[in-house]
Amino acid sequence: MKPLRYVILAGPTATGKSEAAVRVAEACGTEVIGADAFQAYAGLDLLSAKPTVRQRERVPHHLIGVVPLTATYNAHQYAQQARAIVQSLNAAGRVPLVVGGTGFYLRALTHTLPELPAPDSDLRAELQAEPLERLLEELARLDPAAFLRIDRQNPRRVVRALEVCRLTGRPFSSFAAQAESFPPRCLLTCPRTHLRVRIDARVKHMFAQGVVAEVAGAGEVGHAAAQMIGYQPIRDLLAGRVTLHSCMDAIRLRTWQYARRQMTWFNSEPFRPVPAEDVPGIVSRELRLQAEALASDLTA
RNA sequence: GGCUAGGUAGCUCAGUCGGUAGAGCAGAGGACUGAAAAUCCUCGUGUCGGCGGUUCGAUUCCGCCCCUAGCCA
Repeated sequence: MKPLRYVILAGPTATGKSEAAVRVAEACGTEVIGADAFQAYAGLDLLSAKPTVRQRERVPHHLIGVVPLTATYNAHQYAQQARAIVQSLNAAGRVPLVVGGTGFYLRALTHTLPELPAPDSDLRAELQAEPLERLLEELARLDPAAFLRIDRQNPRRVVRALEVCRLTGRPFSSFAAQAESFPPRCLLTCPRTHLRVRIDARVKHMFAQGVVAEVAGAGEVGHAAAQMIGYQPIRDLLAGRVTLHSCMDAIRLRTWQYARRQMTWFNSEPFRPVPAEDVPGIVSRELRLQAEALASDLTA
């Protein structure tokens, strides 16, 4: 099987990925594939800071707004869809730019996640109702290796490991992911003080554009999409439980904390740091190199 | 001016029956194998408002002063 050809542009939230990506894709005549767990949902466009309609008119975007707010999207679904899109674009001789801030989704794309059973919400609910101690006992019995390896203090990790054990009858730890593609990975960087200012500006802009009305009119929102930063604070604002000021403050704060977690994630992976001003040159060059490699793949 | 309640970590506060103090939040670092903008882990020496007094020893008791909030004039 031929390797997938694509270039990743990642970066913490509010660093200006969307605009940078559109510029590069436009200049290189390629398309953008989102890599964002919350922009994948259809709706709440302002809150999730999706690329604007104008930006999407300039360059085709994929995997943005593709599942309903009531659904629970996940990394594996994302990776499958993204891989299929990369494949078909590659077949058409194009190298797409994968752009986003969800490190886990990017990893699911670069490393194929193992063939695990899909989440089973009933089983999860059942396991969650149990005390953690009990779950750990069972995990130690069914899968001693996973018991040692996973974060035993994190209920989500424990529940998932057990879920897989129970559903497959095999130890969770027996499923291994494999590195499959090694695309160029660029990381859009931004000095911390500057990033804080950008986050501030983004929150103000969101409210000026009407996020509050957007949330008010969002209709049914599932538990997964409801975890979007700002969703709950704005619901609280709509219900009169908090002031506009504290609502905006909460969003600024959570966004900043999120950006920091992203920096930690990207730090541990082989990303090539690229200051905003160098993005057009460097990313375009990577796209060109990949395109050349693709051309030789196709003729081979 | 008088009375009352406070002045303790960046913020909100707890506490020390006298042996120099601890939580939550913020902040910093880290993890991450199908919810990931989620979830989880680690990290807290600060003239305990100021000056005196009592004491072996005071942030803790006493006095005065300063500041804040409320009440009374």
